[in-house]
Amino acid sequence: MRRLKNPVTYCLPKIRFFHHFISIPINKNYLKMAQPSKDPTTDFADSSSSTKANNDATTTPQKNAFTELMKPKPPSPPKKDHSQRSTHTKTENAVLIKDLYPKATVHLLLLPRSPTHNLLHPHDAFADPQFLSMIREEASSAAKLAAAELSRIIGPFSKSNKARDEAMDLGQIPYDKLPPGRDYLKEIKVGIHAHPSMDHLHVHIISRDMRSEKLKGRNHYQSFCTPFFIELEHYPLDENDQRRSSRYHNGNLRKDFVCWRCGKEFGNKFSVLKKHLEEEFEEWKNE
Amino acid sequence: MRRLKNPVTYCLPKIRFFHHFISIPINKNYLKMAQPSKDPTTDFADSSSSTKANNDATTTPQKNAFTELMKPKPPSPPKKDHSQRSTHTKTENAVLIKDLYPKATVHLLLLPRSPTHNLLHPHDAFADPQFLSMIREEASSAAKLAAAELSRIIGPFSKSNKARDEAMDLGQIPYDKLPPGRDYLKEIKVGIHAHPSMDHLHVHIISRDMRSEKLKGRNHYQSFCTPFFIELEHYPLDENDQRRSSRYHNGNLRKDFVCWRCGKEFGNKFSVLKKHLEEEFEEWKNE
DNA sequence: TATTCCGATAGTGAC
DNA sequence: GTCACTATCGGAATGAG
Ligand SMILES: [Zn+2]
Ligand SMILES: [Zn+2]
Repeated sequence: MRRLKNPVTYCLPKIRFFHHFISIPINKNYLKMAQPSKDPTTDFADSSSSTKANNDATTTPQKNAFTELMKPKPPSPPKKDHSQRSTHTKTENAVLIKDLYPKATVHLLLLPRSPTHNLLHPHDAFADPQFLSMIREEASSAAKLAAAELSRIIGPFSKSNKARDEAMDLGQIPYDKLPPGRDYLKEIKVGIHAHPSMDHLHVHIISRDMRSEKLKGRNHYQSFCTPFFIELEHYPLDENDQRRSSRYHNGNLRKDFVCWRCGKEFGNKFSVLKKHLEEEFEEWKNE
Repeated sequence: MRRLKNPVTYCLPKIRFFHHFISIPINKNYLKMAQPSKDPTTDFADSSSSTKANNDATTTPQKNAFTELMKPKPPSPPKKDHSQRSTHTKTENAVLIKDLYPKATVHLLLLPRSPTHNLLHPHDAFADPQFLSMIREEASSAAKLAAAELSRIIGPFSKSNKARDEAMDLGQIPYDKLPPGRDYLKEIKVGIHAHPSMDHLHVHIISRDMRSEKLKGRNHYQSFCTPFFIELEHYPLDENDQRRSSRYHNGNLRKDFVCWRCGKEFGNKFSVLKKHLEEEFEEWKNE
């Protein structure tokens, strides 16, 4: 059973999502689990507001909503209303947040709470069938949220949706004979990075487009668009799966760029790829 | 007998020292050699003034002093008076100019005229004993000029010189018993680069210090401070000399940086090396 | 493969 | 290894209670 590099730096006594400024109590929290959890916060906020809070002039001691965010919750309210303010949800088993540096139009992170799995490499964490099953359910819900968010953003451009709307406006056509609207769930990928940089287990829920200001480097793209990205559905990995090999994944990151949509190659020309992704987005959103 | 890469690009009908803006007629010139050379210019100018000329607003056809610079001269005035305006000299066999991008306090280039050797790789050109002998003489004169120039610049800081001057001021001490002044010729290196970037044969005459604004990249330093720099005295190379190997020289350029004066290593930290060279210069000039 | 900053490295075009 | 421009690549530091 592997452990991630530098666990001390990253994991004790807390795990930090750098630049997300979310603290996720693990060990202390683990001790508290037997005790009644006190003052469970019900606030919603996205991860970036932590940064804003830090910039506030108020120096009075104030609760950091994110320090509390990951506390195990009593099973009472299994889901949270995710209003217009935030797509985040908290369940008994996991927290869902927006990636503060989204690498595509929609990019969420699913963070399991389980302190016995949080610090494991995904291969090992997902080797536990019960845990895997639980995460799959959470991820499935998360993917639906992501699809809804994607639909909200690019739905108005969709030719499929437009055809359906027009047919619907005509009336006369039975509901199950209408042309189907676009299925945005198909545009959502769910999986993990073979070599996560952050020790805390995190599942990416991300739209395919890879169009984002925050997409700044080679690995940003390659880590989502090569086998370096391992879909949650592929777990548990076979003992002999080559995706267990570090060498293999270093190779993936170093491959030439290939457009996820049309297959065009871009060598190592990241900025050319990025321009191309912008063009692809313009077509993709219209599908 | 090797030829340099891209001879067409660089050599025909002229050789250009890029950014020196010196055109060195070779082929046409070769044809003209039998004819009386017309209008031999007697101007002095350093190579940078060509740039200035190009920036002039005058668009009237004007002579480029450097287009004419390399024409073979009748053996009449074998040496030129090198006044304060310029250290350049022109002889029957070669032209001496300041490097427009000096990589050390003093940095001259010796450019042979011989059109039968100009385009050869140094290894091959210097395999001709007569040519080598001629270049050695020219280079020897050039090195003395460089030493004089170096003395002019850093001589005032020299402790050796100061000791000599003070002894001299005392009188009483016989001339041959005075402490010796600093020998600046020892601080001048004469040689070529194993893989010259410019096809036209050029011999570097350069002070050891490598202190210069224009020293901007790894290879600027390594090409003078590793065996990539081949001293003219080492020619002709033995058939089996490893310095004939391209692989060997690529290795030289990729080596870690080593201070030429104290031997300290700098890995690939060019900017750290550069700071250090500045400090070394302060001590070196005082020797 | 968290980001950001800085600097080293690599490819190109120059006329 | 000519220069200069651009962009890619590479290591190191990164909150503070
Ligand atoms: Zn494409
Ligand atoms: Zn030193």
